[in-house]
Amino acid sequence: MFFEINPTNGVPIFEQIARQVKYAVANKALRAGELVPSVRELATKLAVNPNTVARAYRELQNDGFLETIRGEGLRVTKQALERSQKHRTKLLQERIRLVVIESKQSGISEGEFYSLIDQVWKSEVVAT
Amino acid sequence: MFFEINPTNGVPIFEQIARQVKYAVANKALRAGELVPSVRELATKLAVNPNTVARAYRELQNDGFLETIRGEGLRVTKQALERSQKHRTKLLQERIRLVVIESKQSGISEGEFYSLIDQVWKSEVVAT
Amino acid sequence: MFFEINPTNGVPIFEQIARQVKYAVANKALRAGELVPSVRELATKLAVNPNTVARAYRELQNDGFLETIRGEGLRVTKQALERSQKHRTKLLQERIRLVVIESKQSGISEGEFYSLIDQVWKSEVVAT
Amino acid sequence: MFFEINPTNGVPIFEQIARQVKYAVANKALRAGELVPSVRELATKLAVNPNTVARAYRELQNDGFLETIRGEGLRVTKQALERSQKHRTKLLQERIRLVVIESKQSGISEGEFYSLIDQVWKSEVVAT
DNA sequence: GTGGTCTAGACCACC
DNA sequence: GTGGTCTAGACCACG
Repeated sequence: MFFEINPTNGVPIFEQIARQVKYAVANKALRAGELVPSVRELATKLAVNPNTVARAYRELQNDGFLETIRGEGLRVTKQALERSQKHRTKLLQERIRLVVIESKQSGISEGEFYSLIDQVWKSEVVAT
Repeated sequence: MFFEINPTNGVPIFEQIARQVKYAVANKALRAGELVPSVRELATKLAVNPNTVARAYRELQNDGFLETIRGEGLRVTKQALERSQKHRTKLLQERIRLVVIESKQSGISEGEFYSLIDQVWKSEVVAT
Repeated sequence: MFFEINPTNGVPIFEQIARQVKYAVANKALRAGELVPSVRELATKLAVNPNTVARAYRELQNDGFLETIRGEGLRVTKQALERSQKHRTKLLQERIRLVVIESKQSGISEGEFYSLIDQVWKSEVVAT
Repeated sequence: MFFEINPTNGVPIFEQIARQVKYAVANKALRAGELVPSVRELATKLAVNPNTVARAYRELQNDGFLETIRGEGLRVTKQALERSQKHRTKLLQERIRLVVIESKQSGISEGEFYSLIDQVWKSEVVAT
């Protein structure tokens, strides 16, 4: 499939998996009705314990992105797309909020802040 | 002193304390030669375990922001101001980097990203 | 035939099938001597794995509701009606018992409980 | 503390724990600001694996009933009482709904239904 | 084959 | 001492 796990960057693995599934839905790489890879399959692909994948999937169920089809697997729900887009904005907004607070507390000026953002946005390349 | 501790926001308390001391130095709210509050005093003021304050101060000593004066307490070093400003930029840069990566992975456009930043920057007010 | 399968509601599909056959007998929609649809036929009609239908029918045979007629298929037994009505009461009683226990544990009052029941009974419409 | 676990009644253990905590909040046996028993403590008391308790507590955090205090434990949130009461009604309503649907599908009459309920409510005694 | 639950035990950061 | 994460492996019901 599509994503990269970094086991040592502070973000829990199950969380990385869950996020990327949400993003995949938001970007229509995953569509309503599709089955996601099985727990075991994804676990071996990512070289991760099946329980870790299961936990990510459980989170996605609680959030209404996936539903279980008994004996078949996990399917992307109809509401997933809509939710994921709201979700995405909310999540990013929250993360941005934390950085902004941190920056304001640190006392840097608006100009410095935006120039930092610019510089980082331009230098970071991310595998999509 | 001047700052706010939030014990339930994921950032370790000792880290919150250390950062805010560094920022205070960067903003010249704390100047070279000044004594910082004693561990006990600050601990009771912040309603926090003294070990936690001690750990923050230890970090600040290791980073060269504070030095112990026998029988007096902890004093802001001469190099603190200079270091704190470099430090601050590096720290913020790193946090921004994480958010940018997250945003790029999520697939939002550059325009959306900047408009989110703008919106948050304008709405957040922080006690300095 | 007459019924609806919901593959994502926690109740096993084979169980849903078996129950509804029993209820059909209890309500005389199915009478002694009638043939039920073949496993394959019902499976395709319900868009379900044939094994699942077979398992439901097996259960119904074990419970004495169906009997195999060589070369013909499965027939509703003579005792089915009588059994189904006893069965039905016992089944419902058990389900009600669980809800009552749950409600009592939750600490709601008898009045609240009955008003909830009333409200739900009046609002639910079920295709028979 | 307060509750009983039945490891063989179909309801997952972690779910039983989570529910009973919610009910305890709804009934004011647990109040905002109180610490719940530590994961390890409750685990040994219930003769259950710590992970199982941890999972229940995690669910309660996701639902906003508990919050972690680093190094101290888990605390009942301010919003917990309000939420728990809404939650309780919704949960029971949902369970009742399922029974009502089942009953209507089975074809029993309203009179029979209510007499079943009555009979069960009166006979069940539950340790509070 | 699928997911769900539970146990056991290790390691981590934090207070 | 606290909770959080992860691994490993077992067992179950379902299709």
